[in-house]
Amino acid sequence: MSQVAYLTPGKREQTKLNNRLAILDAAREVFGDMGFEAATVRDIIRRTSLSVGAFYNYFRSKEEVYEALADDGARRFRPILHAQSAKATDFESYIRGAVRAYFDFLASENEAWMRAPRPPEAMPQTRNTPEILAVFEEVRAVLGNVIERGLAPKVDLDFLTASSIAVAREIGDRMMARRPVDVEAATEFVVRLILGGLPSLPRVEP
Amino acid sequence: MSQVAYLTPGKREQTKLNNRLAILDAAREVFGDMGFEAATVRDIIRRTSLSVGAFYNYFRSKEEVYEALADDGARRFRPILHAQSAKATDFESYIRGAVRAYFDFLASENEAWMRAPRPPEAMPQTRNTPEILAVFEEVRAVLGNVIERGLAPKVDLDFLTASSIAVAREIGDRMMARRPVDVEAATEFVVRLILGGLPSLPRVEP
Amino acid sequence: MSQVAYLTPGKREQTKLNNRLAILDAAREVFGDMGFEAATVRDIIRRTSLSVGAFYNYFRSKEEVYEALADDGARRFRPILHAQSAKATDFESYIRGAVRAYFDFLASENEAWMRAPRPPEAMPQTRNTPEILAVFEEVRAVLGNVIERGLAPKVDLDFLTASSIAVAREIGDRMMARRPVDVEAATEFVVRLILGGLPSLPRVEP
Amino acid sequence: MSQVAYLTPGKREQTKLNNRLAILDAAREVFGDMGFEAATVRDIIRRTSLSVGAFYNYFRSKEEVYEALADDGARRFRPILHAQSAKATDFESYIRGAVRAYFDFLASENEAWMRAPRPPEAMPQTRNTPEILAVFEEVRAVLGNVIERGLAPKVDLDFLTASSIAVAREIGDRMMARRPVDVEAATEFVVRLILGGLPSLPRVEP
DNA sequence: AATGAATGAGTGTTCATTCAT
DNA sequence: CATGAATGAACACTCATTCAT
Repeated sequence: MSQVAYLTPGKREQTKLNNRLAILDAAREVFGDMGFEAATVRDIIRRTSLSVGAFYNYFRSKEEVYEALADDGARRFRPILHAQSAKATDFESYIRGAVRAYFDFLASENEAWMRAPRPPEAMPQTRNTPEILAVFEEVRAVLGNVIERGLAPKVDLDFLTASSIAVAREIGDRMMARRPVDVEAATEFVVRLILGGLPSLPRVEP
Repeated sequence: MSQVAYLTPGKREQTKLNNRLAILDAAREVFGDMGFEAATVRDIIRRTSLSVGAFYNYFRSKEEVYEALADDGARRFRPILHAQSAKATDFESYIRGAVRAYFDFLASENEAWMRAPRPPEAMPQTRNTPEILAVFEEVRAVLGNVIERGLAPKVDLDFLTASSIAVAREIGDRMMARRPVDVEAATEFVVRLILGGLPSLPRVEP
Repeated sequence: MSQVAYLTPGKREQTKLNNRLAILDAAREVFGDMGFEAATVRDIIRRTSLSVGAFYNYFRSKEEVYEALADDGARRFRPILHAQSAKATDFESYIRGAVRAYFDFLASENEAWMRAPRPPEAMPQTRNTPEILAVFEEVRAVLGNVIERGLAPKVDLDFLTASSIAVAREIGDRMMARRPVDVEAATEFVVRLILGGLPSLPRVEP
Repeated sequence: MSQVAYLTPGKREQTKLNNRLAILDAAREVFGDMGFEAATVRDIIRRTSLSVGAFYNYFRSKEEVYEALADDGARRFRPILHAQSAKATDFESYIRGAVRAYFDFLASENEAWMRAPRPPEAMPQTRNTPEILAVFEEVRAVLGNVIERGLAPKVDLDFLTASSIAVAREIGDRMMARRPVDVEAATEFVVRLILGGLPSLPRVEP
């Protein structure tokens, strides 16, 4: 038998889990506030009750937290997205479901780091996070499938996918910045823009 | 009179101007290649015949070149944009003109730094550069004007502006990444998406 | 009587001893492989079934294991050396016995850590380990004794001792690096060099 | 023409040279006192009037100073050694010349770092510095040549070279540690040991 | 005793910025 | 004005050691 250990099984494991989450949460905020490059490991652990050393007990590098964050986001969002494509009977309902799912996701999580406004400085960076890339592929696949089945015209698939995501991201960001957060309205705007363009957009009172 | 003498800038003035432009050009490239954070002042002046010290004669900090770049971009693009709104007779021609102007601008300048892919890492950064903000305001004003004049339905102006710009930026980036660079096709895609949504998008052969 | 009971060490005692030895063995290897400075405590305990914490139950610091290792080596080698001086009837037989004993010792233990090649870097370090010092004193005493008894000329004792040890160490290292390890030949070389210099060295075929 | 610069040609260059040498001197001492691994860049520059940053203006890494030191030592010693082999008429005069040259070299330079006693800690490290290796090859070549010409018996060349260098190093270290430093006596000891072994060693009074 | 997560000073190195020349 | 060496705070990361369990 191996040595008897102080195995109080729950406590230790729980702390580890909590610490890991604390680091991820802090990193989310910090990356969101100042961008990945500008953020330092110390910035992250400063928002934590841990030490620099502890950081490296949980992640091998700054890069790794970033990937964990991305994986995490992608991992949780992709199935939601996928479920939509199963449920959807026509193209419109798929788009609406997907956009809606994304906005709900945004609203529920405070996925601050996905939007990341950085007041003092600013640099245009295409945001090809692993997460975004994965979602892109997912959306692309579904749209491609829809087109193949004749439910939508044969258009430039990459352009369509990219545009749809860009609009959804942009409107998502702005939705989150408004008070109150109106998922319904934002969803409607995006869906109508994609499906019918300007003429079909919801009217608002002046 | 002495006025004339000063209209022809002295050699000194000219050199200063050239150096400033050399730094800006180098910075544009470098920021484009590796992103603002990763780029070092030395990276910039290395592409120049100047010295580190000289850099600080022209700009007080790395930040300042970035801002100058942004201002510069905006300053050159806004009049182009503005000219469109004067020329345009209806909404479609305005949109087409504007998008077209932006894509020409992209293609002519190798405005790499506005797209800035950074190989090893990647981080979502919304790009609220002064330039983008200025362009946003410009576009917003024109669209507002168009709506006011009854040429377009009364829709959510911020959302519309943001969406239009997002799509234009996204498709612009992808247009630049394709070979050959097809301004025509990209413009058509964006205009049709905004004006008529998916059904009106140009068909492509499978 | 109770004496007997304590002569057979308890299980507890045995485990402690084993752990201590396990650490020493691992440390020997690790110090041998990468040098003292480069070796980390974790490198040592990794080659053990123990934990970092346990390490500090047995040794107060990394330094302390090093000293224990040195003491240990010296403690085991000195009696062997001493036995030679008793057995020896003349100077040559003493020298031959001592050198032979050292080379056997080298070959039997894989006393890698006493030779310690460090792959990437390299730095001259004289090796005044406690062990070496102790052996030095032992050899010095015997040589002094031999000279006093008129069996060898009155020469500079420190120089002679130092030279003899240096040659033995150097040839020992090289003997261990050759395949097959030839204790006989190495011993003969050292003994003849010390006793008769170059002219008396064993010939080899071209 | 290029821009006029503040070229006061001597001053600047001189300072650079001095700083480089200051770093090398400091590094020699520090590596000597505590070994390469244990020595930190900060330890080195502390013995200097420079800053951490300046260190990296002169050397790309800690490794690089080490190599510069080794190269430097080897570069200066090898020609001296080589000159001996030309001057020498027989084997004894070569050996004596070479050993003598090494001891003069030791005495003239305070080549502290080549001897490197480290009081607090200690770790046997074979000292295969580039310098030592180069010298080894040099000595080996000459000895080989001597043997080929029949001036010395056909013995194990590697063993002979290694032994000779080991003895010279060891006695050199001890010579330097004694007061007064007696190059004559040390040389004589080494030469006689190598050429005739113990019986031919110089006698000393009890 | 044993465990292994936590600690934080310390490491080599970079880089924006300053300043003597 | 130009130059480029000097500066030193800051960075990502390591590791000997401690300590709650």
